[in-house]
Amino acid sequence: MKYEYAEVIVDIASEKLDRPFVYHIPEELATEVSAGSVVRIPFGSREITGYVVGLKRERPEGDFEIRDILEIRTGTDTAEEHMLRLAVWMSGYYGSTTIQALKTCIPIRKRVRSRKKKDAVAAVPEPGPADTPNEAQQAAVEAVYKEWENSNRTILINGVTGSGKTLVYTELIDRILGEGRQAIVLIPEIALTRQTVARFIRRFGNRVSFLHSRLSNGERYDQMKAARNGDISVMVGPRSALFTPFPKLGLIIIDEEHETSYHSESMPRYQAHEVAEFRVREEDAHLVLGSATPSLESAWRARQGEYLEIRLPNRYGNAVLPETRIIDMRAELASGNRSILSEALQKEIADRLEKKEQVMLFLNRRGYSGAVSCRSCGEKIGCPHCDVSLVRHRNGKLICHYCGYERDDVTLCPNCGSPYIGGMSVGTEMVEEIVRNTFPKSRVLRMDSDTTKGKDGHVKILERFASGKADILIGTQMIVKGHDFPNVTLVGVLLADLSLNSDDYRASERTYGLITQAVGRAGRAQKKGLALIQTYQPEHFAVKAAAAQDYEAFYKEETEFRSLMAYPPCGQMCAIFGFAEDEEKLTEAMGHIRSFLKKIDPENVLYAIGPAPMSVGKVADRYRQVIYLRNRDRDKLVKARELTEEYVAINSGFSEISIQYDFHC
DNA sequence: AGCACGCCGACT
DNA sequence: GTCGGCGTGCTC
Repeated sequence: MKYEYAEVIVDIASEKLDRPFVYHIPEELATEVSAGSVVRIPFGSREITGYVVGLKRERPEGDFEIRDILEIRTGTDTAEEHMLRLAVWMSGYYGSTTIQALKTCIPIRKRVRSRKKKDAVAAVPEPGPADTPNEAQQAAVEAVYKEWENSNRTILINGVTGSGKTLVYTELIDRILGEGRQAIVLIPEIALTRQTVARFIRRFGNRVSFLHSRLSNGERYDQMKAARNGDISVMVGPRSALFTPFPKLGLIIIDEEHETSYHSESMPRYQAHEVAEFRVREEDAHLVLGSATPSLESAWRARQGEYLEIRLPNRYGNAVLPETRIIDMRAELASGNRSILSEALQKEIADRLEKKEQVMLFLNRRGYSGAVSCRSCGEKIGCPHCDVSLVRHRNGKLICHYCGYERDDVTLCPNCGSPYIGGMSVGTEMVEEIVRNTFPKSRVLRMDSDTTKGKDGHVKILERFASGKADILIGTQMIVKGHDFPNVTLVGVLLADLSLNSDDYRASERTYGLITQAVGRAGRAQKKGLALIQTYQPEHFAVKAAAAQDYEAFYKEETEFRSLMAYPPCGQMCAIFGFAEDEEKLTEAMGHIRSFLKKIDPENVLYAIGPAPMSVGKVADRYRQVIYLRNRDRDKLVKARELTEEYVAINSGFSEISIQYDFHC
């Protein structure tokens, strides 16, 4: 029996209509209609456009009339069709509903307000030659062209910080534009500074457009429309820029490809990598990844021959890599220094202040001090809504970093009344205080998510520092991500091993990446830089390799570990998350899923682990549990997910539980 | 969203 | 009698 009915999403921007409507497929269209077709349908008293998202053999339940699809619209707008096919693929691949995927891929205008088109800000300069590439950059560009002529593998540009990857990108984009095609450049949101914008505008004039999270839905929609109409040819932006509906996409570039922001945390939980790979395959375009610290997954694929790896080993303009030193904080403690600033770091900071050079201090924990607990009775002050300790801030508040809950600070233990209650760990706010006390004449800036809340918050801080209005910049990981400060000659990594203390299999990789990026901030221009890496685990291989700037050493040891444990990329992993307000119901539901998995996989070839609470077991009053599945074959995991989805859909008892699936590969 | 339907007041 | 105001509800 053939498909007689089609599920159609109507092209009307309204939450109320955000569900499939069923239409009958007339005999003469039976062979043409498929998921992804754009069709004309009668809707109420008018005729509108709809998107076919599913096919059905039988008439669905329900007391409503079913009308015929009028006609199929083909080839009218290839961009739209591509995005629709992408949505259908994503919903299957990531296990989301089609509507969720469609909303991600196709910008649906939320409200139509007739607004005057804002005049372009100031005059857009005419495009002109930017800098010219040096020899290494030119060689990289040639290597890419050669690959494009022969085969079309994904290209990984592994370029140390400061090697000038951006110039390679703009050269490649130039060529693509010359062929009448368009390009998408993904960057982490934090990297969209005025410098970056200026650089792209200088090169591409008004053919380039930028997306960022502060755009309204309407503005976003307008930009997407401009891309579809051919008014712009280059889109620069975060993850969501992937869905720019260019009519003839030629190139996708993912800069800083190791960044975690390229992974979506909401449904569909997609990976920018994979979506980009699908788009370039479907639309016959190219994919280029760039990073100074490639993700282990990408480096591994390059070494398997799946990707072409191109290296840019030298810093632009002959700037030298910084000298690095590991400081053992245990020895520091033993010799009587209890400060978070080692003797050596204090000495070097004083020296830089003397020379009027700049300093960056990196600590990956915000707030004043964390884990507030009573030293008399052991009482911990935790968040009532989340399974974490509150963090003390200098404004007299205790704040939850997961849900934002705030309460007044305590001076006496609420349990035993003891005054000996305080935070154990140091955060950026305390570092700021210590630095101000130690170097009273220095001008200090702090950059973390607390000081960058306002509009353009981080841009303002970065520009103040860049223009020399401060001597020392203290911050969380956001300060180490790709900003150029030629006058910074000293970087202090205060607690390099902080990111090792998590139960995630990627903890070492994250630590290696953060230290490497921090080190790369020192000495961008002609002045030689110094990086001091303070740690309690100086013998850890990730710390040692990062200090030695030896990616190969890190890669070798880390892949051995992943291979042994069948962790990605050597194996594939699927996390099954369960979220619910009722802890008992969640435990019961996850237990049922585990039993079901035992039934469909009696030999446990999927190495199921769990259910167990996630590392933070409750956030904003929702309990969180997880089951991990591992296998070298993704198809086995996908099969298990499909069966589990079906099981969850059929059985009652999951109604108040949200189940999500997350693949790592 | 957008269109019909409906229930009220004003008008050739 | 009937034209038109927009509040309400529905669209496979």
